[in-house]
Order: sequence, then structure tokens, then C-alpha cells
Amino acid sequence: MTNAEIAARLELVADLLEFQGANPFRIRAYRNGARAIHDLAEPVESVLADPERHLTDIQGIGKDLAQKVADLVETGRLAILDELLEEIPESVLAILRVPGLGPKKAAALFRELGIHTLDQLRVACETGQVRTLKGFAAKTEKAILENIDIASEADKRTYWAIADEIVQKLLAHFRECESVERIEAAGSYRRGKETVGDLDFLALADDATAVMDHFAAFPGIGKTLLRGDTKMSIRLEVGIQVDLRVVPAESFGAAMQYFTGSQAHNVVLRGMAKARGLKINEYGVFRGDEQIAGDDEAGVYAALDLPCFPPELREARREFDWAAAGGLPELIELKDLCGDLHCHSTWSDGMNTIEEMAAAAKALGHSYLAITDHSKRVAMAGGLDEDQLLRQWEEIDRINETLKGFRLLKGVEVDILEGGGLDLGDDVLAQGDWIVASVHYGQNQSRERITQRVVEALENPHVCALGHPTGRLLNRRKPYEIDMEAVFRAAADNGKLLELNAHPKRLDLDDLACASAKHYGVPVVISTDAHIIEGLSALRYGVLQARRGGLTKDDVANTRTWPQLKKMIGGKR
DNA sequence: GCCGTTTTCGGCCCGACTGTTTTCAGTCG
Repeated sequence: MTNAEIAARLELVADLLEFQGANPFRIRAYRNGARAIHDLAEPVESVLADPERHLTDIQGIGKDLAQKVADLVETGRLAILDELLEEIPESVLAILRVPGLGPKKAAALFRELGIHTLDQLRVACETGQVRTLKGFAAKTEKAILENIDIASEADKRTYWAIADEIVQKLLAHFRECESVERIEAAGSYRRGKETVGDLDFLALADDATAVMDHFAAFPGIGKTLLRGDTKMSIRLEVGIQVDLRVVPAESFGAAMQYFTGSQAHNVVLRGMAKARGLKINEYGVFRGDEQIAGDDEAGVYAALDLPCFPPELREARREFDWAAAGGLPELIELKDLCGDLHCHSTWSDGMNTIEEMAAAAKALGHSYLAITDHSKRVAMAGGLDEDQLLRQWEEIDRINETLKGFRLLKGVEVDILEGGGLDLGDDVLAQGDWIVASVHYGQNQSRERITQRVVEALENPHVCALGHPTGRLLNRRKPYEIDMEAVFRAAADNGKLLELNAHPKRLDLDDLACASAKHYGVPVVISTDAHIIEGLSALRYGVLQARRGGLTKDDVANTRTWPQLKKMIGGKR
């Protein structure tokens, strides 16, 4: 059972307990435990299998949860979940996703009217039954009806790259308002999460009313959800909620800290403040009534003797441990990357010539680019056979002579065949600079079989890196099933690298997988699998996730110059 | 249910906004 599956079960327990009106701190304990397991760098199963280690060593997992998780892994069942589901139909949880309906109101609907589906809820609102309940009235009933359709897509999240476009438009719009002195985007967007739920903006302004009026005039606004003196929320026509807070200058840093989150990070921070007799809120850090920090974000953290965490690290994962141990990792930056190591040209299914790709990479400030067209098995993409590949490499040699301060690497994305083995012979692979091995066919094979094929490829002395390690970039809806722990171990044992293939809408390795790669000592290559020159700029999305995974320049292989990189892979080739 | 410079019990982050109250509960982030 994967960590994500275990975490989902614990989350479900928390949801049902919340609906039941259980002790809120008990509910939070389940949620904390779920998050701790979800964020773990290695499978829970391998911790359980190791007699030297215990689940209770994980922050947030106590004796009770450790036992429950162990039972769950062993038997596939969680007793408390089974008991809860006997009392409460799982479908009630859909009601909790209606904006404005929390556990108390949802429980009242279930208890008093027997409502446990969205359809029943709609009918009850339309027939005026809901307004008869204590705590509900006509306005609530109307709001529920208006929000009921949102519930079904409440979990919808937006890719960071799409959110970024909207954020840039909103920032430009806010800057048109004369009252706005400063405007910043916060929230999960600022933390660089792969997907973003809603957008948060903070404004420093002398006239809050003017800013809100201006906000309300944004083209593409759907409806205003709420508006107070300092806070306003709208929903855009595209379905994304946008929150705005107008804050005073002396509180701007505290507000940035607060609204950047994550919530879990803030809970830890506030706990630490409380232990020191301080109080933190979105207005500042206070000792009694005296404000001791708040105008800038670094000052808020400094008041607690903490470093100003890069937003990407603020997830209550390892960052507080790192700070306590004396320092945060120096996270990789886009400018550290020397080149992309996975792209396609017109020789197979790319849209641009080798020369065009090289020019685009050089314009990005890179010093090398590996051309890795497909091998012959990928016939649909015009994959190259041995002769074609050798001719391409001769061509690359010729082009390289014309390039100054830039080098094209003779590469290939060689297919890991359905029956095992590679699509090109070792004698040819030996002549290349950079060999990436990827699975494209046989993606429906069993987890064991695909893992076996990949591990075998990682043992080939000519292979430098594994492309598409999770298959997420190949097939968003249904990535192939693979035992990543086995892949990490095989890569570490054979001195191979793992690719973080980045694309605006999806990545092969996400932030947690990056953290895992680091845990197992496997260097990551941040590459794009670009088929067109514009695709090369997707490296920034890979960098964001690598930063969230805590990766430094050293953890990423293509921060090295080509001679350094060659040395790094050379030993095993 | 977890945890410990608050240490095996008694805490557990904090405030804005709304709708329903007639002084506050519920929801949200």
C-alpha cells in the first residue's frame, strides 16, 4: 500500500470524525498523521520492514496511529474507518464540499432531514425544507443552491503555469489602481505548488474601498463571494477563487508570511511563538500589546530566531528541523542550470531543427543541449535506427564546429522494450555522449514487470539517465505503475540519474519525488522533453518542484558543466 | 490523538466575514 493510499484513508477518517462532531484536536491528529505519511521520502512499508526503525519516530505519528497504520498495511483494513462508515454514508462528504457548509451544518442536514447526497440537498432547498432548520434561514438556503454546483468541482486545482498567467493579469490590473502602493501574490502560488487551489493577493493601499472597487472591475470576474472592510473574495469566470486582503504597511510582512502559508507551517510557527510568550497573527508578532515585528517577512521569522524560509519550503515537512540543525539547504535556482538534457528535433517528432534548438538553448544562457531523439521502436514518432542515429551524430559533430561557447551533446532517448532490453545496440550507444532510457510501450504491464524492465535498463553501462521515471508526463490520466523505491535504489547502486521531465501542465517527478531522490542519493536531471523551442523554457517549472523537494545545486546533475557532468557519468559508462 | 524549555496532563493558531443570533456560532483560509 502506497503512502498516498494510507494517507487518504487517514484523511477519510478525519473527514468522517469531523462530520460526527468529534474532538477537533483528535481530527487534527489524524490530518497531521496523514500529511506526515503522505510527505514521507520513503514508503511506510520499508520503515515497517526495518526492525531498527519505528513509525513513532515520525513527527505526528504516536503509538496509536502507528498501530493503526501497521494494521492497515498488514490487513488492508482500518477498523475505525469501517466503524465510521457503518454509521455515516461516505456520500455525506460531498455535502461538506459545498462552500458555506461545514461539519456542523452538514450534520444537522443529515440528522434532521436525512440528507446525504447533493441531489437530496438540492431538492430540500428547492422545497424550502432547509430553512425550517435551526441555524438555517432563507438566505442560507439560497446560498446553498447557488453553491451546490461548485461542490462537484471543489477539488479542481489549476496548474501552476495557468495560475501564473492569471496572477500576472491580476497584478497588472491592481497596479492600474492609484491607491495601490504595493501588490503581491501569496498562497500556494507563491509556494510554487504544482497545482494551485485559489489565489491570494495582498495590497498595501491608502484607500481599501478604492482597491476593492477596482478589484470588482476586473474583466473576467464571475461573482463577488464576500466583501468586508479589509477582505474581499471573488470567483473568476474560469472558476478560480481569488482572495484579496488590504493590509497596513506595518503589517505587510506579517500578512505575506501568514497568507503564504502553508496552514500547517503557520500552525507550527504559532506554536513556537506561543512557547516563547509571543503571539503571531497577520498583523505582526506581539509581546503583550507591543508589536515587535511585522513590516517585513524576514523580521517575523527573525523574531523567533528562524531563517526566512523560501516559500517553496513552507510545508511543515523538514524546514523547521533544518533550521534547528543550523541551516536551510541552498535551493537550486533556474540560473544554476547549464543545459537541458532531453529534447527532440525534426530528426524524429520534434518541430525544430537541431540548429534552431541549439540557438534557443544558447539564448536561454545554456552552455550545452543534448539532442535525444527517439529510437526506432517509436516508429510513430519517426524514431531513429542505428544508421540514422550515427548519421545524426556526425551532423551534430559538424554543427558543433560552428558553435562558439556552446556544445550539442550526441544523445538519444533509447526505448526500453516491452520484452526487456534496449532498442539500440551497445556498440552504437557507446559512441554517444548522453543516453536516456525511457519506457514508451508496454505501459499496461504489471508494476513488477515494468519495474524489472527499468531496473535492468539502469544496469546497462551505457545508460546515463532514466527518462519519464513515473510515466506522468507520458500519460497524465494513467501513468504506468512502477515501484519507485526499487528504481531509486537501482539508480543509486548503478550511479545513474533520474530525469525530472518538466512541462507547463505536468512533471514526471514532483516535489515529493525530488525529496525521495535526495533521500536515496540519486541526482536529478531537470529537463524538458521539449519538442519545440518554446518547450525549453519549461525548465522553470521543474526548478520550482525541485526547490520544493529541498534540492540544492549539488543534487541536480545539470548544474554541472559538460566536462564535470561527463566525469560524473563517465565512471559508470 | 499527539506531545513535552507547558514534559505523562492539559494543552493544542488566529482572525475576518456572514447569517443568524439579540451576543454568537459556523465557516473559511
